[in-house]
Amino acid sequence: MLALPAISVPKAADVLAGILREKILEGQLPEGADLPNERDLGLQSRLSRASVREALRILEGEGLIVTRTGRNGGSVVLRPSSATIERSVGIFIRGQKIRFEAVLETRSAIEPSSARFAAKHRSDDDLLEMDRCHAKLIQAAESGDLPAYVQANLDWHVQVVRASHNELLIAFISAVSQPIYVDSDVEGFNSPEVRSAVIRAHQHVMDAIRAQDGDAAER
Amino acid sequence: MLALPAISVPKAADVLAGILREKILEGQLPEGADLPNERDLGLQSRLSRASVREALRILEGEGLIVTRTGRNGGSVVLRPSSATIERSVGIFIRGQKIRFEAVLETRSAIEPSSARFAAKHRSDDDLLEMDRCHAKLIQAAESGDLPAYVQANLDWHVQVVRASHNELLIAFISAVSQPIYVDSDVEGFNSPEVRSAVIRAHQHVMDAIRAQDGDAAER
DNA sequence: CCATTGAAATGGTCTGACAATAGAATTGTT
DNA sequence: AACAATTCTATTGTCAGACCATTTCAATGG
Repeated sequence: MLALPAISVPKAADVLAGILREKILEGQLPEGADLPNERDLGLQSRLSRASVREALRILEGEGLIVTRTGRNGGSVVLRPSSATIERSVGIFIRGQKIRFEAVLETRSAIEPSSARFAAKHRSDDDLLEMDRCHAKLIQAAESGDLPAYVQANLDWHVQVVRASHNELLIAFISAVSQPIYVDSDVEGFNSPEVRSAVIRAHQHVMDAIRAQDGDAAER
Repeated sequence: MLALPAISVPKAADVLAGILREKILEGQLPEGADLPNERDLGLQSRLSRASVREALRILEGEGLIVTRTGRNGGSVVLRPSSATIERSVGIFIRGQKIRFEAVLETRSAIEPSSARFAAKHRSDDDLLEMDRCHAKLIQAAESGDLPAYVQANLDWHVQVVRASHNELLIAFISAVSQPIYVDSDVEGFNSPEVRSAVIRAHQHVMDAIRAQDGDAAER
């Protein structure tokens, strides 16, 4: 009896998707490049159009291409954005039934270090953007527009992390911020005391980042 | 001239995928539930099998189902795991050409707070697991097996975060750890001095977590 | 020069068939 | 009755070809 390792038979579409994915991530197919149309891809790969379409759909799901219909349509290579991460994190949170407090906890775990990096790497433009978000926040707080307040608050947090110029951190914060927004109407974010405390805290963080004082920003 | 809002025409497969996704995340289709076979789904939704298959492929890409072939095959509902997040983060890192140092920086941003939570929520089993990883690390360091050393190191880090019992944090750490492993042969992780320093640092962290001293663990 | 209209290129969908796979059922043998 | 080998069957995987829908381009006519 000959001993054999388990043989896996990958699906044609997966193989093709893998090849194309590699070409994209390798840089051989740069952002904006047009892929051949589905029929040509079928001819080149000797696969049916159905399999080609499945492969393209996989890549689309991974955020590596977009596909438009019509003449001069087709698939163009895309730079994978944080949107893909946000989607998978959102599904993960809902599917695992992660508690809302756990999401908040996660954000609060990432944020202090992010503020430190922001203090280190911030540009002047970043300061302006943060000021803008903060102004919006104050305005929403005064006019009592709760959804706008929550949104402005989230934007401010994202903006702080954006100043760290660490794309991965930005993606993570964006990913956890999205679910926070949808759920946070039930939370007690709307008492005047909390709001003014939030605004003062923001002020302190921004001062620290402006002064490039990492230790203070982290606190 | 009548003013009209832009009308988007969603694709059939996307609609079906959305419906099924909602049923899954809602809990109406619990983990392990069998979906109808592709032909039945086609009959119920009045779509062709091709469209049904595309929808299933989308859900598979999102880690919400797996599909097996053969008799008694078909699609079963899956609980979305951190694997999906890991995949999207991996693609993001490669696609955005995130520098290796930025990935390390991200991990180091998440880790301190994670250690704090670990100190708060750890169970005794968690301590055992961490000890196990640490023992492996020491053994690999002594025998000079570099790949095993790096792997054990990563496992230890993941294990620390696992003790925090925050699934989202665990997913994030796992997601950034994977790329670190692939790239870290080029790094200078192999000098004896570094190794013994790492081992001592691990020891301190574990002591703090054991004593449930959050402040110390964070440092 | 511009608006209208038609042609062409491309993805989207459908239908029907067959191949491949894996479990179930049957049959044969001891 | 137990077990092994074989055949059957339910299901996904793949293919081929057709037609529909959408978008852009080109021709046409004022």
